[in-house]
Amino acid sequence: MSDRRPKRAGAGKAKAQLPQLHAAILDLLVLMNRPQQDDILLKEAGLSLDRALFPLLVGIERFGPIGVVALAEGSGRDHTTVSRQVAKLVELGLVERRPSAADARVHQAVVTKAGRRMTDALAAARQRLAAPVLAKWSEKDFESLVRLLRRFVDDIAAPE
Amino acid sequence: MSDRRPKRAGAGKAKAQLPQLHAAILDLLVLMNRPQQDDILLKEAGLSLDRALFPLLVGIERFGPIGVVALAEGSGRDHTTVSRQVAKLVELGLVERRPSAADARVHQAVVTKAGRRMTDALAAARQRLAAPVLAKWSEKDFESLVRLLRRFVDDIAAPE
DNA sequence: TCCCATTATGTGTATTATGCACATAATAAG
DNA sequence: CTTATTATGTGCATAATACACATAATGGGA
Repeated sequence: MSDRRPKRAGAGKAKAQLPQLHAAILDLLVLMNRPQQDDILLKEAGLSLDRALFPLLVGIERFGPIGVVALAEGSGRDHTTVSRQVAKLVELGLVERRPSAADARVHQAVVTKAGRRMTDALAAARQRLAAPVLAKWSEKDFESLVRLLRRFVDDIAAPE
Repeated sequence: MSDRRPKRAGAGKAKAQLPQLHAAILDLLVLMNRPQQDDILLKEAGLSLDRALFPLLVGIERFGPIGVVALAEGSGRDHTTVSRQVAKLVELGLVERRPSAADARVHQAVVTKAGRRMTDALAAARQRLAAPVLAKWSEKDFESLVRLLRRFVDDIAAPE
């Protein structure tokens, strides 16, 4: 990939850096979208999983218990597609469905123990792979990044 | 979407916040993947474009001039698929191909004037939509977010 | 210089994934 | 007690995808 970043705006108004933020987010999306990335992570974790199912399992671990409609909204695909993909994860024993106590319409998806083992292994692998990079970061800067990105995402998701 | 965030680790070691960072990134991916988001942005910009072609156009604007193989690597799809999608953008007059001066094998994709007008309109729309959120941010915090995220992405992309 | 492995691109084709139409069940609103 | 809305899932037609393959260009090494 080349690197045609937007020109830096005048330093006077920081809010003019929105294009720079957008560019950084696009770069991040590229990194996350790379199938290699998933492969490297899976290999490091010593696991094997269909590339299409991978993000879904991670998503269920992150957001579950969650219904397929909500899951579909977050993944940008039709709920019928997600429904079938979740069924595959259930077949693999990585995810299970359970009725919601609050609303009998929703069949919540949750990771099973086997699924949890897999996501835990992935988190550990991620930690190992990120370690060399994080070593160059001060704890202060890293803490700031986590805090600010969390705040930004929350603000965008629910502007008040 | 529910909100089952990883428990906060002990405050002693900030690097232990990697799972929190990963969770925030996942949330960001959800926001970016939402078709609604694209629709809202397109509507605000007064434009219309196939949902599948939208991220590709933005990607070409961000990373172009770029070949289809490199573009495919960044989007997580096969290069043949991307080749056909780029052809559609060319048909629409939003993108054009040009031979690379350095390497005659690559047919670089670049946005045309019409494509640039569209991405400019999208950037302006993004600015307008983000304004209410950014208003709550101090310039200092926002500048820190942009700087730290940029650095993080660069570090992950090219660990040294 | 001349192979030859590698890389970038694109087309044909089979398969898969996707989403629409539709149906069912539960909930909420009136 | 209707009636609209929401969550879920299946059948089916279509579009998207990737694999196999071909072509052209590059670069390295003999």
